[in-house]
Amino acid sequence: METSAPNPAQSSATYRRNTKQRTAIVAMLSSFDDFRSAQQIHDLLTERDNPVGLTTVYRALQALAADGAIDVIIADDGEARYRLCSRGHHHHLVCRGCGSTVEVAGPTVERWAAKVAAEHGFTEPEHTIEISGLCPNCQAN
Amino acid sequence: METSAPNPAQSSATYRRNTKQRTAIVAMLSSFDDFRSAQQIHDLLTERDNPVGLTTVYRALQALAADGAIDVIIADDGEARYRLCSRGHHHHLVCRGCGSTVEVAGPTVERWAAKVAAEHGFTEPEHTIEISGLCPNCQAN
DNA sequence: CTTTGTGCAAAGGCTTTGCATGCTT
DNA sequence: AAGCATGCAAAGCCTTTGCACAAAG
Repeated sequence: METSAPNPAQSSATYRRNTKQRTAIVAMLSSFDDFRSAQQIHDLLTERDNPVGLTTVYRALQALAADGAIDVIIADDGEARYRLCSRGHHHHLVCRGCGSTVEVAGPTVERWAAKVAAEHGFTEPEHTIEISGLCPNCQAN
Repeated sequence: METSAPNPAQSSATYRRNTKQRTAIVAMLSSFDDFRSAQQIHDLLTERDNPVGLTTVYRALQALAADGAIDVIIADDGEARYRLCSRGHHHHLVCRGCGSTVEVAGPTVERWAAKVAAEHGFTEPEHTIEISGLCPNCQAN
């Protein structure tokens, strides 16, 4: 699975109107600290009596991503997952057994990635890193 | 975009029959050194008078991936791309302008990834790294 | 001869788009 | 009042599946 490099050019967050749907979606995202699919968000909103059209969920997530407010990852099955941007730049250590994630910061790789890009004459480098393994809990099984 | 870590458990490559379609697909893959989509492979085979059903292409790629013979990456648009496993483990530096890729080896990150996993008690670590930027050529434009 | 592979057509799943209506500003 | 936002339905893509036929061993 892939993590979009936390948007470096989170540009000029275009203007958006405040609607209760958008608010509900952001609130929903705030209640998680890990990634959820558009469908999951839509289903949860519906369950909690705050139904929002699936289309609207997709459009809101698209807008939030464009503004650099959320991180998007594309899972191995091609489905997108979203999560509010965390405060800093970091990567994920994902358990292949249970899917739990750990956020890791990595000054080492940041530098390495920048260096590699520079060595090949590439500018405006971004990077994507995902580490997976079996967490202590899943090793027991 | 995401690079599946070169299949570690490339298990017991199950038996497969030799058919001209499968041969053609592998030959096609051999002629590239970068990633192609199933559609691209299918189209090229058709153009080169060696038509193979799209379904067959998908099934063959699926089988090859299961055998650990090819690497699969899921692009940002959710489309899968395939490439014959390269000899060694490496990562990609991709140009966001023209899509050209450069293979880079990175002992530094390899160690870093292993260390991070170990620090959190994760075993059987695998990792995925993708670096993008603008290549010298595209900076001119 | 038996089993696996092939290919067409159709279905599936995620995401986007068209368009009329509703709400924000 | 003007314009973006919403939501339903429908369309688009990529990918998988059902099924009958062909090919491999």
